[in-house]
Amino acid sequence: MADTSTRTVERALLLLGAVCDRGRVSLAEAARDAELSASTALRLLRTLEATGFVRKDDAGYRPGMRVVQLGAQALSHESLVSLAEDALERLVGKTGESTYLNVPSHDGHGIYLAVKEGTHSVRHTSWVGRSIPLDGSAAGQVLAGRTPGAGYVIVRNGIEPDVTAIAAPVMTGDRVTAALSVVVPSYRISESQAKTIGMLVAAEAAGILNPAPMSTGDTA
Amino acid sequence: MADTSTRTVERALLLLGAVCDRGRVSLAEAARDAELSASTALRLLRTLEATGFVRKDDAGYRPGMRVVQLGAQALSHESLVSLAEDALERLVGKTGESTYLNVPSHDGHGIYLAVKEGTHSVRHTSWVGRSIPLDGSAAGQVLAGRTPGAGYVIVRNGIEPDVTAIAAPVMTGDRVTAALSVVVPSYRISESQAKTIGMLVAAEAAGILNPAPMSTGDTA
DNA sequence: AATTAGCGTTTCAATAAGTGAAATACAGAT
DNA sequence: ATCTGTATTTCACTTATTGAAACGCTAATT
Repeated sequence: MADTSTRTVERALLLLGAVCDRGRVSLAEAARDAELSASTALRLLRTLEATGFVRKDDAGYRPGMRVVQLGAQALSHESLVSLAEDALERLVGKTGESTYLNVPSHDGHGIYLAVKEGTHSVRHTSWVGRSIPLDGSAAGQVLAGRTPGAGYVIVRNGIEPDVTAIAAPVMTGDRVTAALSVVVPSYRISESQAKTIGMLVAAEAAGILNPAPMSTGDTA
Repeated sequence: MADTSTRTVERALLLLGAVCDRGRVSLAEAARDAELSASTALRLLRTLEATGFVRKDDAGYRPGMRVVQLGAQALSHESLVSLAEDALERLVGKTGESTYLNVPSHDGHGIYLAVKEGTHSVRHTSWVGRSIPLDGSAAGQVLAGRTPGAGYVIVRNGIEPDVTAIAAPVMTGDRVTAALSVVVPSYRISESQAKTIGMLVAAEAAGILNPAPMSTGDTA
C-alpha cells in the first residue's frame, strides 16, 4: 500500500488542493491545512509556483494558470460534462423534464454546463453556459453547500416564476463540484412528486463523480 | 535558485501536464513525454491516480476529477475569464464589435466562456456558454490549432450567414487554451479592415496568458 | 508456430533527495 | 520594549525516490 504513493507528490498535491480550496492562502495556513512543517510547505509551494500551478502575490498563494489551463482542457474534453450527460439522460427519461448541470462561476453566479431538454411540450428551457444567480436558486443553495439532510433542494417559484427547481450536489470528497438539477413548470408538480424527483436527482448526482461499483478493482 | 524545486513533484506535474495535454495517454507515452523511466512514471502516475488527479481506464490515463474540480474553481474564481475580460474590453473599445472568448467543449464544439457585446446598434449577439460547432468557425480553426502564420483566422459567412468572424489563439506554451474572437456583420467590414482587426485580436490573445510587462512586479 | 516488439509491472540495491528542528529576520500587536 | 506570528534559510539525518533489469503479457511479424 505504501509503495503506491509518493509522499512528496501527495503532499504537494494536498497543498495545491488547499490553495485552490481557499482561493488564496498564506504559507502558514497552507502548511496547517496540509499538516506540514512550514519549511516543507514552502519548498513544495515554490515548486508549484515554478511550474505555474500556483501564483504568489503579496497576500499569499493563489491558483495558477496551469490549473486553469489543465482544468479547461479536462473540463472541455469530457469528464464532468460527459459523465453528467448519462445522468441527465436518465433523469429526462424518468421525469420528462429539463435537466441541468450547473457549476459555480464568478461573483455569485453559476453557469449551465450541460443541458438536456425535457420531452414535455411545455417545459423549461435554458442553454449551456447561461449564467444564473446562485442566490435564491436551488442550484445556488446546493453549490453553496447548503444542501439539507435530505440531499436535495426544492425551490418553488424562486428566481424564475412559475417553475420549481430541484437540485442536488455533485460531490468530490467533501467539496461540492457541481449541481444537478431538474426544472419543472410549477403547475405540473405536487410537493410529493417534487420530493420523489429530489431523491432521484440526489441519487444521480451522487453517482457522477463516485461511479457505481464496478468489477475493475484496484487490487494491486 | 535551482534548489527551490522538488524534482519528484516537478516530474509528477510534468506527467500530469502530459496526461491533460493528450487527453488520454498510455504509460509509455506519458513516460516518454516527460522523459522518465517507465517505472518512475508508473509510480508517479499511481500517486496522481490515488489523489484523483488522473484516472486510469483500459485505454490509459486520463485527466481526473480533481483537475476538473480545481480547474472549475480556479476558472470560476477569476483567472482566464477575468484576464480575458480586460482584453475583450479593449477590443470592444477599439472595434465597437462584439468580442468573445471561446474554449473547446466536447465533441467538436466549443463554448463561449466570456462575452463582451459591441457598441454598434447593429451587432452580433451571443451569450456566455453558448455552444458552437468548431468545424467551419473561425474560433474552431484556431482551437484546432490551424491558425495560419498571420496569427489569426478570418471566416466570412461561415456557420452564421452575414457575419465575419475573426479569431486568434490564446496560447499557454505551445498549446491552444482558448480562442479570442471578434464577430462583425459582414456588410460593415472590408477585407483590409478584417486584417487590421485580426492583428489586433492576435495581439490581445497573445497577451492574455503571457501578461505584458507591468510595473506591479513580483519582486520577491 | 515461433519470433519479435512493445507494453505494464515488480523488484531491489544505491544514493540522491526530501525532511523538519532550529535559527534568523521581520512586522504588527500589547 | 516585549511578545507572537509569519516567511525564510540552513543543515545533518536518513528516508524515500530512483532506474536498470527481469518478468509476464498481448499483438504483430516472420
